[in-house]
Amino acid sequence: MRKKGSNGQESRARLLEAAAQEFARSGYHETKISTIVSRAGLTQPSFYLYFQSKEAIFEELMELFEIQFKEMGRHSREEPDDPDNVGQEGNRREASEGQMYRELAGLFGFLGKNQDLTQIGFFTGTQSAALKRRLMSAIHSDFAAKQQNGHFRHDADMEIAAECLLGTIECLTREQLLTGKRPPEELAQEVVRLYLLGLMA
Amino acid sequence: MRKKGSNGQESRARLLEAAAQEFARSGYHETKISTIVSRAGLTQPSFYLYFQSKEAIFEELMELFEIQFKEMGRHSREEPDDPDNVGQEGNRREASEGQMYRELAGLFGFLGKNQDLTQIGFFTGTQSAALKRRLMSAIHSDFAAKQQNGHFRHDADMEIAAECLLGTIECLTREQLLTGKRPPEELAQEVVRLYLLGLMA
Amino acid sequence: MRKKGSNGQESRARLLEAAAQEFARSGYHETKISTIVSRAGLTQPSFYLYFQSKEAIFEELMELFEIQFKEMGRHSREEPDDPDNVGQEGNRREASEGQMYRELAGLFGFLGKNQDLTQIGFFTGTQSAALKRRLMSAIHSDFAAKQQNGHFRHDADMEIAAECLLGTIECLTREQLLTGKRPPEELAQEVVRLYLLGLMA
Amino acid sequence: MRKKGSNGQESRARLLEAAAQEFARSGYHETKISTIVSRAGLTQPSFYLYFQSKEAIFEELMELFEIQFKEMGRHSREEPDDPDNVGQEGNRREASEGQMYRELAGLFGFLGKNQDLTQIGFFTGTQSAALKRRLMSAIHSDFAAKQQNGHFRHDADMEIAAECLLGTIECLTREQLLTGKRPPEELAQEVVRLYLLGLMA
DNA sequence: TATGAATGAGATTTCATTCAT
DNA sequence: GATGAATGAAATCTCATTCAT
Repeated sequence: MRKKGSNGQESRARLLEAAAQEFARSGYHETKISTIVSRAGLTQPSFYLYFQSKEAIFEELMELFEIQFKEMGRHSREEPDDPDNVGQEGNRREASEGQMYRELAGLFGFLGKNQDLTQIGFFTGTQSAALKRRLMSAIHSDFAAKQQNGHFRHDADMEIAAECLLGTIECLTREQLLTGKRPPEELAQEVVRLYLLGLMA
Repeated sequence: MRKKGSNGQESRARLLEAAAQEFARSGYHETKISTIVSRAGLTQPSFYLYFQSKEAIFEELMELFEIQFKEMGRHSREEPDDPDNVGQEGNRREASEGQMYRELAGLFGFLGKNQDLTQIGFFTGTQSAALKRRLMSAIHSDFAAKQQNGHFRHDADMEIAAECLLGTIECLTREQLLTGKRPPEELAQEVVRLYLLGLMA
Repeated sequence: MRKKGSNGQESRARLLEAAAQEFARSGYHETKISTIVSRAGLTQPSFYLYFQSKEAIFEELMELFEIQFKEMGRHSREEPDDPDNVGQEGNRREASEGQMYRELAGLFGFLGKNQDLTQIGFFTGTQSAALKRRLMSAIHSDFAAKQQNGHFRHDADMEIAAECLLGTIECLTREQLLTGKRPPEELAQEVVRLYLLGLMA
Repeated sequence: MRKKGSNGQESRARLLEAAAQEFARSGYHETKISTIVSRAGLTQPSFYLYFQSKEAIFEELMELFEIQFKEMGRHSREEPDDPDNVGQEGNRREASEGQMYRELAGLFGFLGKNQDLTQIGFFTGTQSAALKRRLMSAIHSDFAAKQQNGHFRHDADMEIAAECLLGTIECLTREQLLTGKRPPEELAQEVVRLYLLGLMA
């Protein structure tokens, strides 16, 4: 007789969930299979019914993060810019500000939603470096375009600027977002104004 | 005639050096004592002549970084500001810029000098969080003062700004400085202008 | 079909048994986990399924001995004295003799039954000193009472006498009982007559 | 230039002394060469100038004890019995008592003198069993002779009695003598009366 | 005589992983 | 689908002992 709810897919999901929590909290090496399975209410051999190894489940979590991350990126790019703000002279700054705000708010919103995956995929995982490099590239391209358009200063190095923004995102995510100190929107707002206007009065 | 390197202090130094490299490259858990000692041209028991445990040598390296870091901070604070630039109206921005540049250039210079220790003490070690929090606090205080003086915008959140700058420093250190892509001075220069003036044309 | 002995409780028992033998034969330090597990037909990691450490299994054996020892003490105290021998003048000596004989025979019987545990708990273990001190105290109290009643000489020091008897018990256990040279009853009989009557003709 | 008093014989003696203390306090396995040499104010290699191994120094200490022990035995046997007490009827008991008292007092006196060696040679060492067996044999012979002479009861087993006395000696030495609770003479006196007269009033 | 430096050998313990049911 | 039991492989650490000076 099958225990209610003890079907394979659920067990697998519970393992993933438990693993995400543990990896996020303690990192890869400090996390033991024994802890994961006991959190999931299973035993060690059961783990190997669903995952080939400790590494495998970790990688699956990283991929999960990456897939969702890419999806988020696509959504954010598909979102049409507000057409009212296009073309008007005085709104050039506001347009930039608005687009950047939406993208950052979207990113922070995403990162803040699944904290464990973010911790793993953005900070712990081995692929996080590659992912961040891609993110940096995207920012860089965006910034370079804006520099070409004359929106951004010509005497600033857009690669450095993109790297700066990436670091800023990382740090705010870690210290303010994942700790719940500030909501995504506030962070986005502050970052946008800081990066566009600077701090000088 | 003494065999070359058969000197206790030298062996200890070689172990520290090797450990720094390994810890920096592979992190705490992936680093094995066996690797450290073989890099240092010794056998495992010799390790325990000089350090009580793997943890102990790691902590010693973290402390080493912290001590040097504090020292660097003290030096940078003792350096007198250029007196010519004080008090003149039009130079307010240049004064701020100059001070911030010197501090950042000093910091980047320090971090870039001993790369292994920086990797350990700034990115890997358990105390790195505390150290960064202290650094963030210092930046925050500095920014808040400048906001009070009217140098900085009143509608910006100085805590967030400080956090942003810290993240920027982290990321540039990791991606540009430790990889040798850019020199400390260039990074400092770009960061200062970005944070003071923003990106808008 | 379950492989013979592939039952957790049995494995645990085999480990305890093997450990008792080894500790008894060779003492704590000379006993290696590797010997215990190989005697039990297991490998080293299996040991740690059942016991936290070498110290832990040793302590468990000591406790086992102590528990059984206390139980034996309780039984022996609850056993009613032979009512026929009570109250009659000429039987005072016989009464004392009988009681002492039963207690000693019970003690020797117990110690002779599980030789390994006795070796560990009575001779090897760290708690053996405390246990013996308690035993000595009990003997001392008993002797003191008999001295008060006028059964025992007033010019003898009951503390010393108790200590003497304890030493006697120890030595006979080690040399005669655990080696199988003499049965518990004979030892008890001889000791009783020696301690009550002395050796003089 | 030779440090004053740092000649070989003295160093050797200091090592023996330190080793005796450590072995007596902590037993063979818990005692480390490093502790011995540091107590003796030397370094580890120096140890091997004087002794071949840890085992060797331990054996030397055991032998030292044995030699002194044998010497003590010889002295005690050579001591002439008090001639006044020979041959008189009523003094048979007193003669036995006196001889036994002198021997026990001598033994306790010896054992109480060098506590560390006693601990090692009488309780810890591997040869202690043999030594005690010899001691037991001697007592046994003595008792058997007395039984032949009609001094001791014929219905007592002299082997057991000897074993009992040995245990008594051991225990009193450990608990009363080495702890300083009672002087040798008192112990001897009590033991003699106990073993000759028994406890019965 | 003495030692600073180094090591061989081996012990305990941990953990991811598998076997048999 | 699940598990009780077991293990291979490896890591950290200890200690008696030796080498070279």
